[in-house]
Amino acid sequence: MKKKATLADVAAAAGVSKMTASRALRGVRDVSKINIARVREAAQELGYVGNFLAASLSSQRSDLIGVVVPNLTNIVFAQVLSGISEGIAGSGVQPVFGVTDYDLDKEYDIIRNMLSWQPAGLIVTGLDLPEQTRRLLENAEIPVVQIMDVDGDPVDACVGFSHIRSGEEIAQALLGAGLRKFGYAGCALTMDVRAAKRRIGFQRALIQNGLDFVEEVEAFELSSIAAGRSLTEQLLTKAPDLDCIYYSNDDVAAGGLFYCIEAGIAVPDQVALAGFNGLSIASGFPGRIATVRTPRREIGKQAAGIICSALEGKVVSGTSVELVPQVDLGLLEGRRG
Amino acid sequence: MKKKATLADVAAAAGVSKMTASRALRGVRDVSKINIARVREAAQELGYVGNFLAASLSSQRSDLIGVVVPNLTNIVFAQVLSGISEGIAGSGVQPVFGVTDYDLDKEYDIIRNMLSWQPAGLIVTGLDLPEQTRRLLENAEIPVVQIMDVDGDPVDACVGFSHIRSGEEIAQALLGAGLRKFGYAGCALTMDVRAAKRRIGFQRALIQNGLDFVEEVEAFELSSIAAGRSLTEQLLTKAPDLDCIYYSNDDVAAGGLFYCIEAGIAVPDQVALAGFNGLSIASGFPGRIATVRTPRREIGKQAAGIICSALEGKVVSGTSVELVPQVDLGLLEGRRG
DNA sequence: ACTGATATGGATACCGGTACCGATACCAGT
DNA sequence: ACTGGTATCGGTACCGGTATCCATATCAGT
Repeated sequence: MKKKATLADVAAAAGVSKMTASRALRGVRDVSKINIARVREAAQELGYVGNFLAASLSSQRSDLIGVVVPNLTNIVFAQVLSGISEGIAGSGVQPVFGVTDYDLDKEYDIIRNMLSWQPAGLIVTGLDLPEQTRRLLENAEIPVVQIMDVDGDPVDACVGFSHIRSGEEIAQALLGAGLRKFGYAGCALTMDVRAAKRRIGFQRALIQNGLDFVEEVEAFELSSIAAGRSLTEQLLTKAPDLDCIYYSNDDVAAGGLFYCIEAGIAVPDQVALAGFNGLSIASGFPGRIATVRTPRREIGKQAAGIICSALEGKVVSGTSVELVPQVDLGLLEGRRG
Repeated sequence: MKKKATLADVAAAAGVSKMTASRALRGVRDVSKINIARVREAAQELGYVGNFLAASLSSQRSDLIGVVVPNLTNIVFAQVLSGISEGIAGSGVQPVFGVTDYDLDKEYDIIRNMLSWQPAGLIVTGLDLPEQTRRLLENAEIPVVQIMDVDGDPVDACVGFSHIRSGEEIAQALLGAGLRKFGYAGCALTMDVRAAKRRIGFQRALIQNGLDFVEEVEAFELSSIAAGRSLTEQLLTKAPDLDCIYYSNDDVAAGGLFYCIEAGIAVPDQVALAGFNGLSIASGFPGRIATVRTPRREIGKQAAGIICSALEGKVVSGTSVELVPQVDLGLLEGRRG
């Protein structure tokens, strides 16, 4: 095999025209069974693979949808992607992923790059986009679904939940369980806008009840178990009498839990821990961490669904799907203050 | 903005020919500063984005590299991807990811699909490919780097480590620490070929020492903490006097550790746990789980490096880079049987 | 002023497919 | 035999860029 076989080669080998070969391989319109077989065989024989570039340049459509997420080491986004895969199953479109590492310039570049592939639609994480990025999306003339958040104004459509409200709600639940002395431990809040929103919501609920965080600590690295351990240690050193720590997410909270277990601190009796996301890591010690369970797969699935229905011509601009995450107090459940 | 601007529009707006506009935007050859400025401005004005499909169809190259991994919910692969990103930094190539979910048919489809984008290179997880998939890669005429394994025969090049040997080595280390009654707990071994290889290596070392697994349990779901918990419970019920459990990886092992902590079983004194990968989840309880630390980012980085040097014309076919993972006994360190 | 080198711009021919429309063959009906 | 319909194919013109080669302009040196 010296040179990659093209459709013309296949057609020649099958003794038909390029057009007939093209139709035969795509299974479209009327081609005689005999020719379909001949073309298939020739393609097989030559190891013909097809050229997506030429095909979609010519047909002016592409079956590609771009998916932009900030991070993959946080399983949350891996689950969103898997939801997307589920949502597009059978629709013939194919997702292409891009990871921004929470870097806004990189995000702009990635989106621009994706647009240059002429995708049929785009799924982008977050609502808070820089002006320039937003313009890019507005001018793209393809359906754009923003995910994971609804606290803001989408370019086109969005699927997610309110982080502010979810912070408020778990705060209220914890207050309802009688907790009063709250600490906060978070990672990378300047980058993770949504974690910051949750903190705001949580704090707002505290203030409404005449309280506030007694102490706060922050790490600038990305969230991790290790960061959770050390933040918890810091926090409990500064303020040993806390009765609850709110973390920016479950990874950090799990680190806190592990620290407490080793330090012999009873969770949740001596100090309660609350995180966010309902991650499986927290299920290592069922119920010990209060959390907010978020419908990640569902978000991916619905986002994909919106893109698909947009491709079928439905108008999706303006749709905003708010899913409701669920507060899970774990072992604190049923406790009364 | 009614219609997407093309290069011709930009050229017209800038008062130059398509070619000059093309050259100006790519910064190639000599274009007068004045025209570069004019074209840039026109492009900006029109929100021109460029068309990757047309560009690479025309130039017959694509600076795309396809990356195929089995799974994203296992952080290992996310880290490999991040290593790849690092490895290609500055080289101008762009990675595109595909996830197979350990499904061989899906793998074939994804690879085929990627090839249809005319990528400049491919990075594929694993050496054990079905015949058909292998042929596809062999005929592709682009550099193919297979990662995560070296126990086998690569299509082109590979970067990884020996799973068989890594199983043997940790077994020997555990034997050296005086452990004798081994159990095995694994997830999805038929799908995860490499986990199966580690088990083989481990068992081989046991047999060489006149031992074998006392008891084995397997779950058919993908590895998870929850699976680790329940497998461990099963295993210790069947064989309460085990002094060491070897798990298919650290996720499962972490589940085991959590189970033991809650059940009041001292780790590693009463029963030692050994996993694979050196995942951060195991760092929640430092040293409690023996593991084999694998250079995941490094694998990604080197794989990307190989692709890049192939693109510069170097012959890479036949290169096989074996990295050496590191046995970490954790708290068992220094113990003597 | 003429020559050659250097810098810069454009015309043309593709890249590998597909849309669109017209051509051909074959057959039933009258 | 002729007409019209159906089924099946092929020719041509693109899609939006880039490679290649040629044309022109400019300028220093003699």
